[in-house]
Amino acid sequence: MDAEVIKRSLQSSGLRCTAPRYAMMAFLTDHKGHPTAAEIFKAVNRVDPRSSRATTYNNLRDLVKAGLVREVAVEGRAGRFDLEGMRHHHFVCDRCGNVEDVDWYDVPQPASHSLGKRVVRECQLIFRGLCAKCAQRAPR
Amino acid sequence: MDAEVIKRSLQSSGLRCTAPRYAMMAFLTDHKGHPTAAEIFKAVNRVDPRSSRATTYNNLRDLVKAGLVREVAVEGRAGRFDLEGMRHHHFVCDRCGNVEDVDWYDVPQPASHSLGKRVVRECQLIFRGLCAKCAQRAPR
DNA sequence: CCCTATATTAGATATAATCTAAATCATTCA
DNA sequence: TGAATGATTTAGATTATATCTAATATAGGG
Repeated sequence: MDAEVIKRSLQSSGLRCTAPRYAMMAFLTDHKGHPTAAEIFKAVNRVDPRSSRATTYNNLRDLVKAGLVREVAVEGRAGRFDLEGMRHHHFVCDRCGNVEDVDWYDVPQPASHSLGKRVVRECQLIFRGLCAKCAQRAPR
Repeated sequence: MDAEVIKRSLQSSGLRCTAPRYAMMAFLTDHKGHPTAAEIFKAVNRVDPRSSRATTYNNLRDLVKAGLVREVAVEGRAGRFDLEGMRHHHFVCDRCGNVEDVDWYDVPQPASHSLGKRVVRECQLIFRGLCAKCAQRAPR
């Protein structure tokens, strides 16, 4: 995702293209991991060392609300984020806590009677277990 | 789940049956919501007002490790827990943040080539959208 | 080039979770 | 039953994470 694309996707969501927002989107584009807010804050600070923590959190909320960024539903201490681009599921390692992507595939919707009047916007699938590296090490 | 069952399920996991642990299990049995650690702490404190926050967190970790309790994968600020008993999926309301249960149904596993050497222990499905109550109120 | 709503800032504050080391208790085994 | 012992609990401090505030700055439209 290059400069123009980032700018346009921000603006088409009604968000101004500011330096911190741009830096966040660029960082998320380049880092396919699932950075925490703190990591994103640090990255934005490398670009502009005067950036504020509050801005990072504000923008994360705005970007999530705009549908450009997604907060990954993991239970760890700190929120983790990724670009809402190519769809994928997530795998969280029981031992090392790493969050990895798993190729996307369709998940069947629940039966309509068990949903009732709820309106589903999205669905996330989270696998848990041992990542490749931890699975090969001797059991604790 | 009555007293004896709780006691035995703790012991068969190698955990002593202590007052705080018992109170936590009993509370989770009675409260099918998805209480936060703070709510569980408060509940345990109603039983024994001298209980410590640290104990609550220690025990939650132990109970999760033992497979008796599950931490729900929601992205909110505070961790949420429920009994690992009847399986179910989760629905999180975009607007009010409530976490609700959705009837269990089998979710297909990912293709083995996209899992690689990872070992899957469990899988959680989280739906997001508007709960019945919020869906019926006028759009924000 | 202005104007103005939107966004950013530093720092204080709130909330959530963990750590420490001493005291206590549940279970085992004689 | 009565120690012995290792697991567990405790209060309170500490760390980590997130949000709030009100003053300042800036993007983008006219």
